Amino acid sequence: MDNSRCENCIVRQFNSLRAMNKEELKKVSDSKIRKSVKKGEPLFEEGEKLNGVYCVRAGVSKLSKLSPNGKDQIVKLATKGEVMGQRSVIAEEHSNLSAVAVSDMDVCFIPKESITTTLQKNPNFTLEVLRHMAHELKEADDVIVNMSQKTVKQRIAEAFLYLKNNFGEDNDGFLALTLSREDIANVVGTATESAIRIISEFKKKGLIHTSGKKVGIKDERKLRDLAEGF
Amino acid sequence: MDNSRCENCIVRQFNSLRAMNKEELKKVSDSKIRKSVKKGEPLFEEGEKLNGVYCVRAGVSKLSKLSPNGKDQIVKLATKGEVMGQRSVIAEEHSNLSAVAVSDMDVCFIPKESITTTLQKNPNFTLEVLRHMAHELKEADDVIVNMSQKTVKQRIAEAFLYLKNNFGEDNDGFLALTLSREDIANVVGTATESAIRIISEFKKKGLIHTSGKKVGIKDERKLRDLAEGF
DNA sequence: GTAATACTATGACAATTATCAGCTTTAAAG
DNA sequence: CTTTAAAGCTGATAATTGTCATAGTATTAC
Repeated sequence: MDNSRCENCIVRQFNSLRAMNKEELKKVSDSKIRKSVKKGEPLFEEGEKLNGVYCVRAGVSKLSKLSPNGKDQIVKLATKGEVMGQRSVIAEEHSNLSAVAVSDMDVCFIPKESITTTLQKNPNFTLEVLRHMAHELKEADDVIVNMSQKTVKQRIAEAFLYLKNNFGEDNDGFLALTLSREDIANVVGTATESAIRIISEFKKKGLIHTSGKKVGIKDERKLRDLAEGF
Repeated sequence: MDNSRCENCIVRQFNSLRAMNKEELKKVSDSKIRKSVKKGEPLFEEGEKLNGVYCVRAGVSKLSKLSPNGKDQIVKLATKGEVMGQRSVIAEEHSNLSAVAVSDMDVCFIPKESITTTLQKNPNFTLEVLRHMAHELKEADDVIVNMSQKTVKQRIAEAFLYLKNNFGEDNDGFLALTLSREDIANVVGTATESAIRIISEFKKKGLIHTSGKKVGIKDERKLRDLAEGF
């Protein structure tokens, strides 16, 4: 199976590229550049002008924004099938987020021309992208509500559930995506020490188990109740 | 001037409807329903299935979402020229937000068919809506960062600056849009009492002046410094 | 005009969260 | 292998924010 051709790439099933026609996909495939990105390496930086988008084939990237107080807020985690940088390319603005790999990644860089010309010529594609962005906007609204109305404890509980639902567990029952305590803190918007303290507390209460950086969910029900405020 | 026809409506200049062609606009205009909404009245509720969008001709609406703890988080304020409910109609989902007028409003209800058929037939329109949504998504990201990284004091300072920039001031130097203290608290995601206390503090420090519910900005520079964290 | 009701305001206190310091463990570099 | 740096952890303390109680002040409805 030749999965270096977009036409055959399974990842495409998950994103808006599936609405492209054969010809358009061929163009994308011919112009794309495959890249490996090691854990910790940046894909692009906040304020950078993006000349294309990144289609994630494997691995996970954090999308974050530096706040005036010097802390990094993680706004989103992008994984297999997701396209990063779409927003900036569409709005013709510089990126408002930085992307850094949180695990080894395999991505395809797609020059923006392939995207913008298809946007102008293929209404199905445009509509598909639009639907996707509408969905992302809803998710962003939910994050706003969570961030402003829930306690740090609730947000951390929720973050673990999110990680389980979106990235699954490994064979030993640990969350498949391992984030540093600092990254967890940056996801929920708190100080690293506070995050660590709450993680210890969860462990004591038997909600989770840990091994090094790895975290596993032990009592999903209780964790969920906690996240919802009971 | 006949401004009961969308073709002649100035408001259209500000939103994606400007990308519609004559014929499409005619259809919209023929099917739209003009409504007056009194301050405090709802336009639609969270979870409701929307059969169309609302184009704001005058007045302001808050778009909010109930959090599990029973508090209402205001996610956005929509004003003249903005189209509400677009997201839900496009994603074919129930509304994730409630809309309530915070001042007397004059709106046009546009049945979703006019929107969805145009989305399928006019790529320019779709692209225009897409660009707009991309911009909204960026703004949502900024809100997430502010909510999670800034203190309540900073967020309130920022809210006043936002209100000045987006809705202006009246002849007496007060913010043109007057929100209740509770609404202000719900915008920044804090308890009403905390908001009141901080507003009193700002007044004492000479950053703002108040008269009843009305608030005026006295020292914009200091307010801005505070919001940025100095 | 007055009673009822909602909104604004403030104090006292409790809970949550951040900050700073120091220490231990783990991972990386030479 | 060992030295160095980074990440994880914990305690003490301060700052921020929420909650409850209470009272004054507007607004609204009758």
